[in-house]
Amino acid sequence: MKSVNIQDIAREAGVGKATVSRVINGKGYVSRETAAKVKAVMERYHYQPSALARSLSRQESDAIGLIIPEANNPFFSGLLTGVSEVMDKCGYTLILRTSGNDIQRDFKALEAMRYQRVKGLIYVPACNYEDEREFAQMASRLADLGGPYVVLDRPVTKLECDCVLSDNFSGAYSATEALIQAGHREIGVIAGNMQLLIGRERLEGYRKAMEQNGLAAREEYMLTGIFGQQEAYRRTKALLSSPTRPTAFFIANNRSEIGFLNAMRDLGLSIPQDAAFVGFDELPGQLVFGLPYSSLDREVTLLGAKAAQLLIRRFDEPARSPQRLIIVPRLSLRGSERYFEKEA
Amino acid sequence: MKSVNIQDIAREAGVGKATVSRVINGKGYVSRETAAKVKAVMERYHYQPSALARSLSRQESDAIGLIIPEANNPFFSGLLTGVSEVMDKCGYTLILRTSGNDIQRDFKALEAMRYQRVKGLIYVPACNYEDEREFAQMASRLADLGGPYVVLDRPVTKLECDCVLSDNFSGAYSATEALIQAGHREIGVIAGNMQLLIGRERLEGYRKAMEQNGLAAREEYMLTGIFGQQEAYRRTKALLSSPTRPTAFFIANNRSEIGFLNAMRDLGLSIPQDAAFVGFDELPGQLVFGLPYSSLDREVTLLGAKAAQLLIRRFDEPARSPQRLIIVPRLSLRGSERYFEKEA
DNA sequence: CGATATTCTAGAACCGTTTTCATATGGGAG
DNA sequence: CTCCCATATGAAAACGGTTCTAGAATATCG
Repeated sequence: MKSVNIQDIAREAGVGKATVSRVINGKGYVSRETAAKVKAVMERYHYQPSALARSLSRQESDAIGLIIPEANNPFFSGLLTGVSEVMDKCGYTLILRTSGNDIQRDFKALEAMRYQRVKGLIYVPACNYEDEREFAQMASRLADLGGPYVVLDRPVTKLECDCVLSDNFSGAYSATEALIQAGHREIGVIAGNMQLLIGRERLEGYRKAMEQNGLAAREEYMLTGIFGQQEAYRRTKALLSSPTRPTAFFIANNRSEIGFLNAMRDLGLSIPQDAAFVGFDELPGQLVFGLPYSSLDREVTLLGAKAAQLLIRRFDEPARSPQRLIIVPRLSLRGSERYFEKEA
Repeated sequence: MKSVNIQDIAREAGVGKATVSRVINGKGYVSRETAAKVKAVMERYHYQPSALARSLSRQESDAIGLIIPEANNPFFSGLLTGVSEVMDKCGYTLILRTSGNDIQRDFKALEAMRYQRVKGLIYVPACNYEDEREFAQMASRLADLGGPYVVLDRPVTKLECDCVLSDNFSGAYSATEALIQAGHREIGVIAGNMQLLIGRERLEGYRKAMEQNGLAAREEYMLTGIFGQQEAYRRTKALLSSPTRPTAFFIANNRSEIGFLNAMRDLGLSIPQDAAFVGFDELPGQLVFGLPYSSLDREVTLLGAKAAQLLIRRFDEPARSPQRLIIVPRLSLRGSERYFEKEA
């Protein structure tokens, strides 16, 4: 890591380190000629100051941390993209860690961020930390950071802080209602991880919509606690093969959607004639061009960007009251929700 | 960023800073009792050393950089995942930057990595740097890094260094050949960015396979320079609508595949009866469960992990001759390549 | 022309670690 | 009992910047 340092530049330019520092940062008094001379030397030696030394000296780094559960999921990589773009633009350095939805790794990630003395953190927690003990451990690490943080996507109820969230309940509600209004009466739901608040909120939105429209949410039509695409595939296939089945589904997440689509295909069923659906989040390939599937769309990149902006703004106004941005997903009906009378 | 430092711990424990340092790093002589005492104090104060100060003092950081074109693309987020996992496991900190395939941003990213004094870099260049002048600028920044780097996915010919690449030519060749062996004679290709070497290699693999099997690669069946899904959609749709069209396609990338599929759907055509295909890289949703489309599969996460391992190994053996890992994509035929006689 | 403000510069202290060096202690070998 | 080695510790010097302080040079003004 040995490279030319500020001392070398100062010596070569025949000035003091302080002067070089002033030239670099463009503040304080430096004469035109001195500045030019120093700049020439810096240029010649490809000099670049060390963020390490600078941060140490200034007692403030320009690194910001981002913790997400996984990078391989289009939703999270969308968030990442949004965050990354804003940070690049604003001259911050992004330090990334993934938790794999694992609490211990989540703790490790928080510790790593502290170790690196990040100026701020954007945090998609591994879970909602509803367990008292785990929450305390997490909160302690978060506090130790010593800097501001923004919680993204997964709310942690007991935490009073900036956050950017989605309105999962109303999203699920409106999706379900759309199916009802299309004419469906027998509506199933494919819901994800019930450990996660967002999972329960989405299920609750479905339930409420059914109830308020006087429809029964039949237990056997509710596939909950679905982890991943494969499980969604199996459970959906089983349900679709049974003698009575829903005419439509609200599918609460991306991966389940793919599982569902595979199941439909393998059973030779078509959408929406044999089973209609509305999904949560667009499918990956849909982003640019759009398959004609109906879904609750979130501008994922924007979510990440908002979180980044919130954090940066917080740097300037540490005392501002905590902000809660709650984005309502937009329902886009593209046809897959339509109702077809059953042929007798 | 004010927090308890090594001095505070030393004072509180009634020892010198040097002793605390020795306890932290577990090297040098420290008596059992002293160590226990110091550890207790560190615990009590939630002390965590500063990576900043440590790196500065050691003249070696534990941060490694990763530059990728974009995070939102499943291929790159796969690489990212592989890299990230290895780095987490080995105790390195990951600094991420994206270039958006833009040379200027690529330069900025390289400079940022140097600024942060990363110990090493994993680099997916924004392009192949075939232009002499641009290459020189890039190489200079790379050299200024002062540390080892691994070039990933996109070869830079003039660079003698560790790299992890794919054998695009042979992949494309075998995919095309599979179509030929299935019985196809009229085979089209949907190829991506011809500015990129990997794009040209894939086209070349297709060409060569056609040629060696005595088939003509007709110009009008070669859709090249396709940027993104939308363009793939339009051009494919146009070709598929024309009176004569290929019976099969080799589709050289992910996004084009989606464009193709959309075009097929919108024209009411089915796979593989109306047009067969083999694609390069699995489709996003395919990763876990697998739609029955044939493709050249790369274990993307593994590519990233390999690059990370190569870099880490290089830390220990700076003098080892440059390694070139070239992964041959595995051809998986799942049915979408099959040939159906045209009905007269 | 002297007083005073403004511009410019260098020296020194500091940020939080690691590492070298010197010193002190205790135990075993001779 | 002396000498030497292994163990244990703290003081001090880096690392590469920033910033404070103070002094010198120059400009401004009465």
